[in-house]
Amino acid sequence: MSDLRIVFMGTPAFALSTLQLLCETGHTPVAVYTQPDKANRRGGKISYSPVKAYALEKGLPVYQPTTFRTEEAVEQLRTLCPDLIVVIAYGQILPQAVLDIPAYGAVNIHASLLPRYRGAAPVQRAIIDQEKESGVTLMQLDAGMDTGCIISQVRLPLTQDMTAGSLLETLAEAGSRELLRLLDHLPEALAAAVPQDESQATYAEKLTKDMGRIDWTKDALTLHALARGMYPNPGTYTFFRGKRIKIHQTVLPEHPAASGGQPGEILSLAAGVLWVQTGEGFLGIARLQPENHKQMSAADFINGYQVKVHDKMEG
RNA sequence: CGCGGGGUGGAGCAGUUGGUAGCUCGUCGGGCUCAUAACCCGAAGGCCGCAGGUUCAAGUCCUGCCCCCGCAA
Repeated sequence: MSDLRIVFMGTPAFALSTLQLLCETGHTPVAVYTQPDKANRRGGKISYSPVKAYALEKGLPVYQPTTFRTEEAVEQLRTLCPDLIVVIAYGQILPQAVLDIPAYGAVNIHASLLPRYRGAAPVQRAIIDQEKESGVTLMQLDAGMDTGCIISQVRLPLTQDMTAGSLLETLAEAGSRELLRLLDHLPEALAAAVPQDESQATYAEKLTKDMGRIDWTKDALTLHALARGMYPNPGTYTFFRGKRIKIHQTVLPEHPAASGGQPGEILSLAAGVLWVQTGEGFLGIARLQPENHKQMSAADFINGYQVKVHDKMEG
């Protein structure tokens, strides 16, 4: 058991796996901070963040300040007497006043090899950019955006079947393990942290929905990378018979085939995959989701919608 | 009460102005082939989300409820 007083701050699923690991290894946080509950979803109920749902289930105290720019929020945190704050995809910048509270400061798990891909969408951008390598960085938080000293990193080669979702999961686990190691060597590991090389810094801006619209005149590799990097959120889409189609899974042909159609034209339905002509090469759509419908395999889509070769996807 | 679409044999879809349900695939049986997610023949399988109403008659119209989903936040 650890006698460290840890305060956990995080919101999405990426943060959840670390929180779970902390709880399972005897490092249960004394409090959990997460973003305020989101607005109503589809006219219905409010949904809690994955982190909040889990914290409630475990009976952990949950705090959801809108901002730490008020003395009230800061004071509230101070009364928790944290030794260390663990921040993972919390969704809020912590002011210096907050970082100064715990003796050991605040540490953060960032899903990139800092100083590259600082910011909101590091994993997604790395895949979209067709990077050969990514990884996760454990670092000290300072007042800047992902600019703190690096405690440790785990590198991971990227392959052409990884999606933002799957990579995020992998990196969350790797990051969690790094965090546990840190907790075992707390004072020394923090002291050994090294500053980032500012000259190598790049930023990964947040993705926007409109980036997900497929431009079939681009080449297949680029589109495949886009589809994987945008999956599952915010997703990529195209249009078929005037209806919006969300693309869930794309594949590349095993053997480069001869092309010969217009960009967006479906040239083969082999193996139950929609093989679409792009600006260069074929891109296979294996799973998709017509608007208002559930996601389905391309084979089901072909059957139900009676798709024929030479039908077209309209970017 | 943010806007909107949908619930039909195992899967995905059709179903016209209301008259007892079709398509593609799958499944089972048989045939053909060196062979095939190929082809041919045949078969099984649906109280059309739930409840009520209108009607001589409702998947098809009306009302209520449950569930799913897209967009916008």
